[in-house]
Amino acid sequence: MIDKKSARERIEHLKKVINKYRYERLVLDKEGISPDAEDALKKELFDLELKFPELVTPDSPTQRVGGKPLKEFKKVRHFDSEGKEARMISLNDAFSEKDMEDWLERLENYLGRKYDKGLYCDLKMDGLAIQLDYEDGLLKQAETRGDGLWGEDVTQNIRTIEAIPLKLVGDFPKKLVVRGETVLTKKEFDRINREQNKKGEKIFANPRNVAAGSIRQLDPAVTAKRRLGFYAYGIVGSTEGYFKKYPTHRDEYEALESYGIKTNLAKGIVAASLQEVFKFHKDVLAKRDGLEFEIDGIVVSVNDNRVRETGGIIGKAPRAAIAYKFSPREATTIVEEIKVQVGRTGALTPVAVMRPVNVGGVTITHASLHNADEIERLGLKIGDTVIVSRAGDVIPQITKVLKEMRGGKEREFKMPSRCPVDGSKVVRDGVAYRCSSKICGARHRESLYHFVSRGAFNIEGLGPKIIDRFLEEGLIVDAADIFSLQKGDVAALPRFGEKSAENIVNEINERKKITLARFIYSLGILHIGEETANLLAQEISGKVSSPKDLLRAIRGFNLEKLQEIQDIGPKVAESIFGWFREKRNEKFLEKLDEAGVVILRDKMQATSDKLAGKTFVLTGTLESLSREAAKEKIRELGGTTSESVSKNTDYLVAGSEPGSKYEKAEKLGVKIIGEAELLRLIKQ
DNA sequence: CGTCCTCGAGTTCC
DNA sequence: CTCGAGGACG
Repeated sequence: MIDKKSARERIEHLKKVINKYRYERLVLDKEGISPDAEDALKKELFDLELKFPELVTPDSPTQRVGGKPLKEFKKVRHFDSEGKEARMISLNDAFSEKDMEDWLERLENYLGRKYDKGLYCDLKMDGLAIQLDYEDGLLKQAETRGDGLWGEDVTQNIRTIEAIPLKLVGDFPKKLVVRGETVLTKKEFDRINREQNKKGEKIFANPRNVAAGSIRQLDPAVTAKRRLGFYAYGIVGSTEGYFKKYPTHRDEYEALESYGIKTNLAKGIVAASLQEVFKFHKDVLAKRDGLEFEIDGIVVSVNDNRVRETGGIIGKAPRAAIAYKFSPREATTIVEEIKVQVGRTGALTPVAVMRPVNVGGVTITHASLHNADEIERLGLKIGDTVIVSRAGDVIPQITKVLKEMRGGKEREFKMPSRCPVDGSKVVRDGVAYRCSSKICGARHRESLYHFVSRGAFNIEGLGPKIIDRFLEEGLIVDAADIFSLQKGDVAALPRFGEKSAENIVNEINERKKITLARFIYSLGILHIGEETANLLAQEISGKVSSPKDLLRAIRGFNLEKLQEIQDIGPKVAESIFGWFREKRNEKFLEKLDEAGVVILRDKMQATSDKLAGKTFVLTGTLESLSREAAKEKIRELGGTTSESVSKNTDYLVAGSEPGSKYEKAEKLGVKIIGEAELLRLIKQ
């Protein structure tokens, strides 16, 4: 629990930084940090103010909407359908089901009763809010939100948008004030950016920026060239007549459609409960990428317009509506500590431990900082506020340090000069720092994990957790001991049953036979990954049927001979040469021999030259066969597979949900084929 | 010696 | 997935 004094300090910082970014974005049309990151800061501020209401000041960003209107446009005030002044306000944000429950509870407390007349749910489009004033069915004026009170008169620009009717149809009222969002479709956004690129001009960051920029163009001709869309989300009014005509929010949508103004009526729902709202939120998230325009959440408001009016305004947002946003693609949090991990190769990797934060639907607490150089590049100190995102929507990464958020208590991080696991000296090797001890406990343990991993011995059911326990209990000391494990020894451990012990021992025995390539890979020799292990195996296959044979075979190569092998240069040769000359490793191979490890003859030769000379790269998920199986098939037919796309690639095989390789292949003009076509190629 | 291709290694969360 | 660096090649 945060005390009031630190809360006050934090609030001051947050306000200063948020205001700076808002000014840059709204007045200078420039993007300092992403909207998601800004939202995260605002959310933290909002929560702190909720906890300490006495710390709320009138200048807090939570207490205002929009920014100052630009000088160039005429400033206009916002009025409703009845000519009454009606501020254009924004919505508060919710990011979780808990936030939504809190919101409804606050509303009901205010109303003094339960609310059960339905919650209208609409998509929350990511564009620019606009008010349209119609008189006698004709578009008279259009305004941006501005600061909520005073907006900008952008009528000339709005008139160029085809999606907005200049003349209403049907049974429209004499005066009608409509609010909605101008948006840019993703397709149109791509088209504009392609054009910008061709002209050598700057690329826009997102559709919302382009939509906003287009509306606030002084030259309407520019706006006209950008085909903007418009979706209305409300009619503004507050008199008895208004409530009679439109008792519910949904009625407004239906009326708007009948007047010829587009809404997302067909995509919205009236939810009877929060549960239904949550379901809608999930459904929309699943469909998000398929929509033609960007959305960043859903808008939930009470369907009963009288209640909506009664709810009034809290701060500068309506009490009876809220934006339930999707979990952001990036967020801000605080680095509380930097841990140092020691890997299989002895490399020391700094890892940031952060205050938990939700990014893309999962809670992030750790992010690798890779190496000391990366920390320096970021300028990161312990205690800093940072922006985290997920590379490829998966791997957490710190993208930016918000140095303006520093309070003076941040600490510099220094790479330890002694290994945190065994205290050996740390030496620098390129950008990496390594523990100098080859028998460092961490290295040993990581080597064991590697030994049983999928590309190596592939012993299922024997993961890091179990290995740790075997090590702790003294059941094993090195990898070779794994093959001598007895069912009884395992079953004797606490929390291990007869059955699970049997399964593990059986699995281990089944894996005693292994291909040469896998065996070489499993040894964890520096610089020898799957590919190099394959090449090395091809070179000596046929002569090797046991670990000891391998030792003999490799000892037959000197440094020069090793380098004659394809893709092996001085560094890799040195690594192999050195490994097989170490007494410890020699003993280890002998021990594996005695434990009954047998090396199979690789049946690696191609059975056909159907695909000879062709290089394949695979991406995404295949339906009928695993990626590993597909690769094997390709190799059998004489083709080659690789992990990265280049102009030497002949085919990119794209399954569902392909990664970044897809775009790269497109850019390089590499032929992209689907699974069906691959199957046709490998059949026959 | 410089430039391009690749491979290896490290990493997170469910 | 991304970065760094090893290796091939001109």
